[in-house]
Amino acid sequence: MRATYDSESLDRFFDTRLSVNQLLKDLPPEIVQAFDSLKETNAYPKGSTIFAEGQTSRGVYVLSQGRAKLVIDPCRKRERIVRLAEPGEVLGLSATIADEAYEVSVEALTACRADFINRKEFLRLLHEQPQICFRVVQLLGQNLHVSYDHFRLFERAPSAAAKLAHLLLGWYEEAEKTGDGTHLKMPLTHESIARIIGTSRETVTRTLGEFKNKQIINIEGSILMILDRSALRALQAQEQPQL
Amino acid sequence: MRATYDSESLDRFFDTRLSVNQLLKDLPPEIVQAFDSLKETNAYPKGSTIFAEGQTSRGVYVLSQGRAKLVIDPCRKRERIVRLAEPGEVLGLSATIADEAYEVSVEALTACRADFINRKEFLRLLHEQPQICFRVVQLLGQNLHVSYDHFRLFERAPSAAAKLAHLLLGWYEEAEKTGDGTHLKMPLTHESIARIIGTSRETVTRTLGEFKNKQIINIEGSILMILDRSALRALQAQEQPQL
DNA sequence: TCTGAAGTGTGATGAAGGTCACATCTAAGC
DNA sequence: GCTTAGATGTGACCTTCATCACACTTCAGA
Repeated sequence: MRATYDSESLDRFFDTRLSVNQLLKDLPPEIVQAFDSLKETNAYPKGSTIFAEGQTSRGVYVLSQGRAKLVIDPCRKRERIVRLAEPGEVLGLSATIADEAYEVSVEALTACRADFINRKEFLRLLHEQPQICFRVVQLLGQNLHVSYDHFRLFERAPSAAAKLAHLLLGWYEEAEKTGDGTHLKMPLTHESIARIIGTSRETVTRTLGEFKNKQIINIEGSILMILDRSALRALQAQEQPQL
Repeated sequence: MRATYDSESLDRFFDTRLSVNQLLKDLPPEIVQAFDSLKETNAYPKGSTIFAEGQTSRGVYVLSQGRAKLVIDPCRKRERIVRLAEPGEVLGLSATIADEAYEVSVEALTACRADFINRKEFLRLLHEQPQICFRVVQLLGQNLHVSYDHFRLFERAPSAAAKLAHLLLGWYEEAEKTGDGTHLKMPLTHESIARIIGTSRETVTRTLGEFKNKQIINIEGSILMILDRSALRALQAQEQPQL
């Protein structure tokens, strides 16, 4: 694999409105302790599966170190990347609360550590620690909101171009926040992009090429420049103007 | 409109794992009172919009009477039905918690009443009433889980036939629970079905016809019989056998 | 510096299904 | 019984993409 495209840099370019996706951040120490007393820490080597889609949910995991990806249907070809997880994130939350099987598989992109709390104890913790309970409400609310966005913009989009436009705009916003301006390093292979937006690798290649022809973006090496943001927005919206 | 297809009967046939989607059910009276003291009740005539996608969220609504549908992009043709809401359900929850615009529009299918609580007061209520907070965790967890299902089965399905198969199987399970056996009344027009599974009306008509030819289902008037459940399951799964 | 593996560009082909355009059917209300 | 609006059945056409196939490029490590 080429270094410029390694998984290490994926997360910076992903939608990070979920960066608040931290269970314990800024909570008073005694509450963190209540959590710590219940947890059981495990290490997961790079490439291993923390839990798999379809397994009955035993409880929640809190990623403490490393980076992981949430995928549906990991068998090659049909795989779909749902999102990436960073340290602090809670995994398996909705399945545990709804008492259903895990909805996604979580694969360690790097060596990871994760704290596990089993379902019963987690629910008890929610009852006993209102602050954690409230935090969980926030996490779930954000997750649900993002999943609506995902649905609207990746599934209902009229064309592959619209989906790609949305992804690029998301990256652009990220780059803005971190001060990188309009230049941003393209972090993913066409293959990975395809698996995020739900299309084929070839379509990603072709559509990016099209964008380049139309002077909407420019790619030099692994540097992506967004030249015409309004064109992307138009594409993202509804009917593509004159594709 | 024909009586057999009126909106009155929609809900019975929709996925009702969310029937637990009740904010206040079985909570002690003093807690219900805390809620009641904050609420502001409004009436909505049939066909009116309780709130619209894209509006900044002012707070949450609890449907107390009537039936409503959650839709994305209500302008004809692109409309997509997300789900139906019954009395007791909380609407606008994720948007309010995430402090984002409402993700969907909610339209009254019948005359409705809904209690409204504004965002600030609702958040305060969550802080002060741990039981409500926990209940909200449950609601959100279930909603999120269902939205994964929705994604997996309606968006990632390989074909329109697979989506339709999934919908029919869902209805079948419903019918079983209520003791209607394999015979069930078909509650929706092809048009509505199309808007639920995200395809065109013509495709629904054609695919249902195909199912009938293959002896998978049988339709007489508004009675739908499921003859071959395993065939539907096969379709729903992955590759369609010999479509 | 080679070599290989992964990533990228591009054409040809085909299938699925959206869209348009009708014909027909059904039930509700007169 | 009529009438009529909405629901359904069906053909024709056409766009979009997935898929297959293969050439070319780039980088990493031997």
